[in-house]
Amino acid sequence: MAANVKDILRNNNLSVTGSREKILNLFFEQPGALAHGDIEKRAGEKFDRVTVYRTLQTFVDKGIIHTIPTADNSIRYALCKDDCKEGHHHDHHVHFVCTQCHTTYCLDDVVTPELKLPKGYTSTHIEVVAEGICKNCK
Amino acid sequence: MAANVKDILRNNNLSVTGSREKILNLFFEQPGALAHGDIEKRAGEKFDRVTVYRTLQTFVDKGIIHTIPTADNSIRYALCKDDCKEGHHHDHHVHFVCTQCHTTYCLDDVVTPELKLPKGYTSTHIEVVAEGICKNCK
DNA sequence: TATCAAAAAGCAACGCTGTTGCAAAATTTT
DNA sequence: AAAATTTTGCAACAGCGTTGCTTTTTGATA
Repeated sequence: MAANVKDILRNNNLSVTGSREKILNLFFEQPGALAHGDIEKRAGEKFDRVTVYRTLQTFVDKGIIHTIPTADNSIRYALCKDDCKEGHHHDHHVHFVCTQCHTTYCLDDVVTPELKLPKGYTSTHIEVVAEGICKNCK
Repeated sequence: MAANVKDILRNNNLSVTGSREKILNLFFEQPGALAHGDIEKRAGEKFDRVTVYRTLQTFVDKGIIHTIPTADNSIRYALCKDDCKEGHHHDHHVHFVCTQCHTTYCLDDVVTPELKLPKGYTSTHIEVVAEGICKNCK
């Protein structure tokens, strides 16, 4: 159990509750991103679905985790880096989905590339998801 | 009504049916991508939801349309370019979602950029979705 | 063109995901 | 330790997508 989970919650003005601690810990316990379903399964048991949904939403709102869109249309969540503030996400890194083990990684060191868009188009955010084989499956 | 819709169907060994013609036509009638819901609404008369789902799936299988993952987790569909063959999609272009009119565009001329992935990662496909203001909304 | 086999459409039902309202329980505040 | 606030759990619901089955339509054959 990461010793600072409680602190993270307090620093974000969140009450420290069993479900929040447990769910937040899941993110620290493993490298990849988690889908809602993973969390329900891994949480050991006994959290209401609604609680999980609300907890994740709270974490996203507070900038503790961010969402990752995937091709199979299931939202995944991963920890944010320190520069995410409340209501202000800065996730300019690439995401990677392994087609073999289905793990989703945040490639924090791979920066979203620049794009030359056609005339008239202005982009505020670019999402890049790479699909392939990860380092554990090659 | 695009005159060649029937031909497209025949060329893909698909029976020519009312729903297939109508749905395929919707893609030719407008520039953006379509979500399942859009199709149900726009199809004018009512097609069974299941028929729409199956028709879209068939078109994807045949390489007539391709799917676009979006941040709001609703699958969108758009026409494929000519080099998509059955079971073999080649959509190496960038997608653009307008945050104002919510239209999704295929930017066929903007090619997916190269990425330097960390050691051990190999990517087979890279999906890029840009979000911002489109040429009609600026 | 009439017939027939194969394909597609329509219908009913189901599971899964995510949401909302409300009451009970836990947490924080005093 | 009690009150006030937050969070949880429960029940119910809506929407999306799927599956199995029956009826209708299509395309091939005679």
